[in-house]
Amino acid sequence: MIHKFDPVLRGIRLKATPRRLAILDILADEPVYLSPEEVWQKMRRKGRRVGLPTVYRNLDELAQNGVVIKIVHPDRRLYYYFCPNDSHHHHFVCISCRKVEDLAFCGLDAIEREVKRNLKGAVVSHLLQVYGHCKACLKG
Amino acid sequence: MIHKFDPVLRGIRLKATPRRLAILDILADEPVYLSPEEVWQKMRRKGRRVGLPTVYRNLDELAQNGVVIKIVHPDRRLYYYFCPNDSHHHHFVCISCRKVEDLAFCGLDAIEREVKRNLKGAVVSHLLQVYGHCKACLKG
DNA sequence: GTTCCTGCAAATAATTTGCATACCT
DNA sequence: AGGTATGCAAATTATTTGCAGGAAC
Repeated sequence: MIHKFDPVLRGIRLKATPRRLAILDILADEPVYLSPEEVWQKMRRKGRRVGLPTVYRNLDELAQNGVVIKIVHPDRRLYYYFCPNDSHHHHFVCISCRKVEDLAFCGLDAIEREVKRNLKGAVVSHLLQVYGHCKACLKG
Repeated sequence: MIHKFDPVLRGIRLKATPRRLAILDILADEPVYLSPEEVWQKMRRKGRRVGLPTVYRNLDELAQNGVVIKIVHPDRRLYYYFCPNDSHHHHFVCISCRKVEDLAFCGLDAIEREVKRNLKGAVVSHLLQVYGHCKACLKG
């Protein structure tokens, strides 16, 4: 039984287990970010036997390998989002309806320049997340 | 005994208690953000008797009134910093020695413009963290 | 005096971990 | 086979809350 995410998992040396594929399926079908518990509930509703720790572990691994996006939410809980777009970018997160939209802007160049020139340091990574209310929620 | 933060607290209708003033003093003296526990430890080192819940409560109240800034860090813990002149800035965090340095660059303007024009949404807050190695650690 | 603050101890709740078993490749 | 992955139960830990006594206004 082949699956569209098999090559993705092989690429990051993770086994293509049923749990992992199901987690990816669920995230890929959602236009919004989900908490680990929500992913877990959706799996159970589909009749899959899964443990919550497994969901946590898999989401974390997938995020570390850049397959899914981990969202640092103001409520201090974890959320994950599948982003089909490969190129480097950031996200605008709607804190009302949870929709996630791509942002083209990233000022990494300017940041690296400042760190190098003024602080004499070196940038390794960065995190940029923007929270607000999306078009639809502003109307509501 | 007057204190420079008395008017600030009166302005937000919070009593000028010794704990509150001490918390503000500590945050105002630090160029970086601190966790509630770090604030608590600094207070104890100064010989002040204080409970950790009091620190949590006060930091939260002060943040809700805009007197201090609350940061939701990727490590999912809370941090606070005092912003003396409303100037908006972010931090460069050294992943070797944990030193934190201010960044002048933010790019919030460009972000807000993009969200407004392209997505028709409204920005509420954003998180920008830059990780790397500071000057001293690069030499080591 | 009244209302707000504080400390202490105990509770909360999301996230992790230990470990024996089951599964991918 | 051999290393991963998983479920379950239990642990962890930052953050909150209840409440009785104290302090600011």
